[in-house]
Amino acid sequence: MELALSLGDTPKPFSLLDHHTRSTQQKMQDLGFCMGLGNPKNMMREKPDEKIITSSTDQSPPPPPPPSSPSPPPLQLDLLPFTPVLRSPPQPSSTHRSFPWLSRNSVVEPLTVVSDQETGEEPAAGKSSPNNSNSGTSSFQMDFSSIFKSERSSFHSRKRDLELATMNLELIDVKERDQRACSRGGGMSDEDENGLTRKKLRLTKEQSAFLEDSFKEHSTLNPKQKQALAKQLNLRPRQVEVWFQNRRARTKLKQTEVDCEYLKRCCETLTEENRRLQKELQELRALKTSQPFYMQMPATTLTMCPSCERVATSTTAAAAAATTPCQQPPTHRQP
DNA sequence: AGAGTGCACGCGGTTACATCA
DNA sequence: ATTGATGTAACCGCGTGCACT
Repeated sequence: MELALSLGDTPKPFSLLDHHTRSTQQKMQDLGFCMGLGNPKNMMREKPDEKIITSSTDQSPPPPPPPSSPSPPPLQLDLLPFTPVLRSPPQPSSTHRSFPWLSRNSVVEPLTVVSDQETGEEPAAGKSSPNNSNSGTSSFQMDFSSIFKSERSSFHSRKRDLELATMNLELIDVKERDQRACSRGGGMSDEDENGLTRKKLRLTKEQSAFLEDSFKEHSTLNPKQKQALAKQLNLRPRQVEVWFQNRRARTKLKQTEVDCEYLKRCCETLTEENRRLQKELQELRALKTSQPFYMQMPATTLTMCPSCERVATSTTAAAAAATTPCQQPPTHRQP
């Protein structure tokens, strides 16, 4: 993005990335500007409440600022829930990082529903009869309770305790929804005999929360992680994979939206700045025409008259000079 | 060592469905 | 009860990296 900004007869393109335009850069800083969009790959942070947090709260080391630019880091979304608060210690570079819920010796009761992965069959996406739905959800509740109650660190524990407190209430709702979904349309989400019908399985809140937790730890999964997660949640690995793909896409989309909004504001401010400078330029040119003597001086020296204390701002310089020119121009001159 | 091939994976875009106001 | 908007699970096609030949 560039905004042409010219002063005098030598139009000089203005670039946000031009660190040599010191005066303009300083103005930008004064205006609170900070340009620079991080690598999308480094912006994979975000979350459900979609709250925007500056990178100062980010756990990842902020990108080193340009040597000549003390500008604050670019605005970034941190949409991960509670990410800045708690994060497991840096994982070894091993390809098999442990899950947070597994690394603490969490004993998760096996799900009551037999996994289809073991048989290589498609799991009952919409196949969940009311009974299945109920039993599955119930087992989830128990599993998460055992995990959250004893294994989570303080912040997560508090969060999960709250979630658990509401789980019982939501559980009823989930059950009802599942029952409705199963009873509606004779199994719309059911897999037909050929498996051609697109299944649309709504993940339970527990499953989503679990996946979110996992996503906080790592936005991508290796095959073993995927398998383990799928087994834990009683989902197909493909479902876990798709969820992570969609989750990454949502993260990126949110970040893009924030970036666009930020750039929009930057553009608006720069446009206003450009307008102001154009006006100042016109005034200076008018001044040069009417008072050629003063224009012998560099424009930057016209900021203030030390004797009369007339501030030569964009709006007053020309007017002041035009109406009541200072009587001691030579003394204003700087080397 | 370099080219060709197959596979796994991630991403962008899209579709289809579920939910809600 | 209906409908449009919204969210999202699932799919498709493509590009890329890697291992293997």
